[in-house]
Amino acid sequence: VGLTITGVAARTGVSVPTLRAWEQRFGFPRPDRLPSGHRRYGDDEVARIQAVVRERAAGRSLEAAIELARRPSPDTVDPERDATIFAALRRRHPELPVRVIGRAAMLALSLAIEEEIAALGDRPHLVVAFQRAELYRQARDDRWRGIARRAESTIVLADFARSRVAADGVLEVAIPPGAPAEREWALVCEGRRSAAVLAGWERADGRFEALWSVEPDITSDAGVLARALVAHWAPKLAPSPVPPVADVDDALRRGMAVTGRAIARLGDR
Amino acid sequence: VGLTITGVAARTGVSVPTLRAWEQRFGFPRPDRLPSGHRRYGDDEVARIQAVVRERAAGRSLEAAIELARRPSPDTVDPERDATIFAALRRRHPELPVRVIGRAAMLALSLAIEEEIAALGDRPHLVVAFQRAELYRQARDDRWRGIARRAESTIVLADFARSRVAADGVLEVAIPPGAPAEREWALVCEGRRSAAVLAGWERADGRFEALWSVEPDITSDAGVLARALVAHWAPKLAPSPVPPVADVDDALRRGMAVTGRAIARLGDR
DNA sequence: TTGCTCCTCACGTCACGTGAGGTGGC
DNA sequence: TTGCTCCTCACGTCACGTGAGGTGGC
Repeated sequence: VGLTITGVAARTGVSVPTLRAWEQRFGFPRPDRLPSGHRRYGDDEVARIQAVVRERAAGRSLEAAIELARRPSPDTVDPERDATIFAALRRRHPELPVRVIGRAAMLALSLAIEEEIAALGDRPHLVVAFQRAELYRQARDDRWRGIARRAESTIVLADFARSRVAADGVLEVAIPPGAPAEREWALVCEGRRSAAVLAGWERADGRFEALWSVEPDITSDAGVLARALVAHWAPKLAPSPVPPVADVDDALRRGMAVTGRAIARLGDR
Repeated sequence: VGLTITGVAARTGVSVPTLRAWEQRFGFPRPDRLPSGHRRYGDDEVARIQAVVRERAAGRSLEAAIELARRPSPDTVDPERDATIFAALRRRHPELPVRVIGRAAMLALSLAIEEEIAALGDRPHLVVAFQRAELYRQARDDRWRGIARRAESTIVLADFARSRVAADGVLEVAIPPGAPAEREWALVCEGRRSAAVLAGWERADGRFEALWSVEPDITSDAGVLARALVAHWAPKLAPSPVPPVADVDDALRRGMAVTGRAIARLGDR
């Protein structure tokens, strides 16, 4: 099951020795192997190779084209398989540790990210998954208004009755009833000076399987994945793509700041 | 007036010999020259060089980066200077011939482009400048509805009372009173299988200075310029960027088809 | 059995920045 | 006058595709 290297070459126009050279030099593509060592390519691998060919034709270097093909694009996201930001991020970045934490810790991390935004005076693009619309309304009237006003754009996912652009400019997106995203708590923040993502999936026991990161690449992936979900659920409101996060390289410092705030808040109870 | 090559090198991080090599090999940048031959660079040239540096950092080849920098981007458009699609296109593509034609010829060309869309069964992105809202309403109830229903997206510029997303999905953009665009008649059509632009500026005598093209590059430039104007006038409705026109290389055939239809229509009176 | 696959080593071309070397204008 | 500018020719490095050459599994 899977295409041979000759089949892939025929389908993509990339020669057999070139495919092998790419794999040796860049680790891409990475097909399955038969016990004998023969390569077998999956369909998504072929799609990514075609994406590389397209980017090369647009003057991209091979290295850059492969780097782009590795990360999700709106066309690549499958809303069935990647039905939540958490699931999609987990699949694409298996290296990220997943931790099981309580609601208090989720809230502490969310607030810590919000404080980081405020502290840096950034105007980020925000995507927030709130589970229930009621929770969003509470947060909005409470702490949230300040953050959203500062944001360049804001998308909120919850069990709204219907999707719409609210009067304050917030894109309110209705999660389809029964969708896995009903159980997701997530916050994606893409700014110039800051980047952070927190995504948690509520288990039956009320705790969350969660992952978080302040790395620009991962945050940006989360943003693409989230907007692809929005485009799937509310095609008429299709959000514009967000410019790549710029000038963010002090991930370690920001990461420690965010987790530090969260720890302080939790230890304060 | 203008920066010396050393000044540009300091501002962009591109070395002096490299700047000269780019100019020799690609004709970019193309600074003014003193009578002695010394180069003097303008501000927009510096901006374009910085755009090239950015694209190179994103893995683009020098040739591709320069090609991108040559064409307008939403950030590059100055809505004061490029206050109409006609003016902007004329400035960026001085090689395009400008012809003075009457209202009947404008209409014939517009209809010819619309027929070409219909004939190819394309689902294009449309931008149409109608001068007066009344004219749009007439056209809409007449021939226009079919075209707009087929379009992937439609933006209409006219002297509407205010900008809005109409119930049928058309983005109605109000031209500010007194703006030069009030006198523009334009049609930009970006599809997969077809591309065409017609832009005319009404003179005091009621005739139009007009230019048109079926080349994908020029059409795409016109689309970017038009959407930049829309984003300037109606920032809250900021239209999404349109994917590049794909697979359109039979410009000669389509060009002859369009002008042929127009000629036939005019000769039929 | 035939054609495909595996591997490594290495070459060839092209893109692109830079340096030399001598000159005249700010 | 000093430092900047002009020009051409050419080199050096790196990216990237491909070919050779010998082997074992579909």
